[in-house]
Amino acid sequence: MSRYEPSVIEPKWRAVWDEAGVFEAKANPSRPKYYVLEMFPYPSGRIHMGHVRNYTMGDVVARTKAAQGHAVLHPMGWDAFGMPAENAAMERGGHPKDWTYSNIADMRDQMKPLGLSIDWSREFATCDPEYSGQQQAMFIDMMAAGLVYRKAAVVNWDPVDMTVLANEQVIDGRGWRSNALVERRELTQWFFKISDYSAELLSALDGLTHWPEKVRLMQANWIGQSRGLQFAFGTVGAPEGFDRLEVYTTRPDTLMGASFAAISPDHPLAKHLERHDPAVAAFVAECRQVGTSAEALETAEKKGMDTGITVRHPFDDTWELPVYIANFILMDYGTGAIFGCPAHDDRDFEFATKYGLPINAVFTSDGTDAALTEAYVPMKSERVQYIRGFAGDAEQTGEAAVAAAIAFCEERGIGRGVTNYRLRDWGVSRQRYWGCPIPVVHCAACGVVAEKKDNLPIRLPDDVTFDVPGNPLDRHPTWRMTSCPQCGGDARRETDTMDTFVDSSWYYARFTAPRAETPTDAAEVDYWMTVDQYIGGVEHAILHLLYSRFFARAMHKTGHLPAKAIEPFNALFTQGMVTHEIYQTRDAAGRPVYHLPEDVTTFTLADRRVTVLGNVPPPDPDMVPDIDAWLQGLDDEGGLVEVIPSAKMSKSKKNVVDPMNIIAAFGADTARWFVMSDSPPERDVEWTASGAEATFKHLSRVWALSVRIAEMPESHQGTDDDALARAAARAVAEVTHGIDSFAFNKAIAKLYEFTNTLSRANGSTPVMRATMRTLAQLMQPMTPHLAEEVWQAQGGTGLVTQAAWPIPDPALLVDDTVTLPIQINGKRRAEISVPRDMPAAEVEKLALANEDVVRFLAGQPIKKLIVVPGRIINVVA
RNA sequence: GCGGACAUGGCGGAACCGGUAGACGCAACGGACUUAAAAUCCGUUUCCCGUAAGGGAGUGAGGGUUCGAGUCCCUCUGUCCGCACCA
Repeated sequence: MSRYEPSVIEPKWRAVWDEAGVFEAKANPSRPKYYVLEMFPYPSGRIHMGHVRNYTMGDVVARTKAAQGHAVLHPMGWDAFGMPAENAAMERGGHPKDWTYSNIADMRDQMKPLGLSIDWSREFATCDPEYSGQQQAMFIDMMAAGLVYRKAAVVNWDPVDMTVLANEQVIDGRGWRSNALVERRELTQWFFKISDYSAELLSALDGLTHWPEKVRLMQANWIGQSRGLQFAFGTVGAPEGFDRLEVYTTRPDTLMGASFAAISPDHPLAKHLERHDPAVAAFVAECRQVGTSAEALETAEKKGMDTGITVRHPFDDTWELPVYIANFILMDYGTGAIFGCPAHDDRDFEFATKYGLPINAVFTSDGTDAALTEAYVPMKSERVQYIRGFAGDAEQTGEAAVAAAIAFCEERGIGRGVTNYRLRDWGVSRQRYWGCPIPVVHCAACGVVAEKKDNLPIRLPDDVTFDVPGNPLDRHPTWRMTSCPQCGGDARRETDTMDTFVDSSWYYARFTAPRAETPTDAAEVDYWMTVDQYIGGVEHAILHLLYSRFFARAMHKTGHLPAKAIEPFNALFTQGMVTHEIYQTRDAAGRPVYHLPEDVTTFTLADRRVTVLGNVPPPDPDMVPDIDAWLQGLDDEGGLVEVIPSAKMSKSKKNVVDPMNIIAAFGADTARWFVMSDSPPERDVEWTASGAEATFKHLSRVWALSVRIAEMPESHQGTDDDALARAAARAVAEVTHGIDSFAFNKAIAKLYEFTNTLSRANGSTPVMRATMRTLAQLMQPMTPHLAEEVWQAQGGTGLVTQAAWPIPDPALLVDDTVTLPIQINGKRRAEISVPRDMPAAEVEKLALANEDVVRFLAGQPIKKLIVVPGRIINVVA
């Protein structure tokens, strides 16, 4: 065979790998283990370029670690529960289960041609009863451990999906999936006590040194720790049982500037007043109507209602402050009540201005007390002059003043220092069918009772319909009917299912023993966990990664994970997207019209890149004397296409490239190489047709080079054997370093260089073949099929996939002579070649004798001479 | 508003601890082969002046530290991302 034909060689080698079972993960105590995991896909039915990039990245790591002697676990599964399956059932009929499993089969078929080193024997889907049953068992254990509870709560209700959303799933006041404006409803829900771990999840971030700083920061902000003072006001004129009002503040140093107190419309006191006062009821109802979207919040006016109740200032019994119900106070942060200091808080200032409340500065920048036109909110570390301070120095930072104020109040029994978190408990109830049933039963006699583990898995009923909105489980005639696991009497099943983020919070642990009869197998999790390298999109920086960190801790508490696995992902890498240009024209009304890449032509005209509709040949420059006019004419006719670069692939914009088409045209190795080259993996990479072709051409050149070397006469003696040995050693060192440091683009650049060197070299036949084998080994993680082919052609033993990773001879990595640039006054003027270990004194002599140096110095005296051995010489004149 | 990241040729990007800026790839241009084109191969390609030898400028802008700054420090501008009535 003389041509590079991926469609022939790729299936061949995949069959060989399968036959030999080379990717089966086997625990081996004599080797270090390595667990590589890419975030598992949702089975939408089609793989996209983002998947190709994600899984290729993981595969490069997995293949390299395997070659370096690790026992590697590299599994794949499916995040298979969720709304789209139900939506499909609603839109097209059919059953979510059939839709999901047929999508899984399709996607598996699309993934296999990529030649990923995945242990498919461990595959599972989260909707498999064998998986969800184990999840239910853990839910029961977590209930017993006090990590799960039920409470009535104001929740985010998605009116389109007809379900509850977690706070993390509300983006700008809209459902993360439906994009519908979220409403506030009070429902009884199941919660995980993630807030028990707020401090721990925050402090442990420091130990995640192999996570991107950005992700750790996002999680820290999300957990939202703050230190402040919690204290109680004594009330005057409040109803019985409300003689004290607890408030929380992060700025106790501003207590002397207090001018009012305010409570949330959801505060118990507000609720009490609501029942007895129609005016309050009307106001509170109005507050609840306001949406939670960012726009609504930004434009919403600060509104309050004076309750007529007052509170006594903690430092002065005679100083009374009015108590308002205010629409901007959140019930679920702090105590749901605040004191207002208009001088040093923007919201309080707006509120005080509106209701004519006093504005008294506690501190100013210069110590003079002038009327404020806006709230003065300095940075915490900024030094200010306290004019109504009560603790510590007159001049200090806000930070120090807060600490002093907390200490001052604690000494006098006014309150206590409290650490507060923004993170709230994780509501997991979903009023949906296609999710993991919550294994709980409602019994008239016993109340809410966990199922017996013997009854697991609780399976979803198959006979359900999706013709009306709402939860089909609620409508099912018999599914809910069951008996109480405690008293045996008639009982009703819980019809809520779990948030699908629960499914993805422990799948990594299940992969270590996917067929175990218990959620995890102690020996297997102990051997394989933690995940050494996790790879996925940055969009999961908060939700999935925070839930998983919590869940691992909860699994440890319930005995399903060892202590060493409470941080499930040792290293995290967040990869960028695969983007593509959008080709757009406008219709008569000026609305954008999108075009498929194959429907446009791009050429260069007078140094300009021009894209036009249709399969147009580039115009002859001689025939188009006035290019501007020609382009204008084209534009008027609507033939000129506007190009939007680096856009996220989306069907509606018609800029999606289907990996299957690329594999059919160029092979999987080309797709794999392309997505790993050019851009650093954490950044977006733009898919271009020319880039894909160029990649294919390069791989074809490697193929042709291999054929040429294989056909060299055995006896050929070359002159470049030493140089080749050095080039190979350097390539091994640099490619290895590139892969180990996740700089795949640099590794690939080195492979280009190495290939160019080899193709131009005249080495003896055995050396050429050995060097080509090294190239095959270094390419194997990226282009495994081609690498096998080359390896075989050059007489490699066994499979290159199983060959030990090369180790360079250190002696070959250092050159005997070095080229030193010579700078004169910081400008490069000459260079000299010297033996690597020449003493600095001799290097100086040589440098000063250099004719270019003499010419540039023109007799000037030398003030200073710097020689950095092996690096540079700088002459200061 | 708060928090963070980034800024290098026509483009994607290299440049390790401060030591030859622009590796590698794309695009473009020139040449060889060809009746021609494609493919392939060889070469040029940061910008400016110069036929050339050579010289000058140059990593978003301004300043600083240093023998030497893309890299460190300060100020500014722009772009992107996350959070957002969190008391």
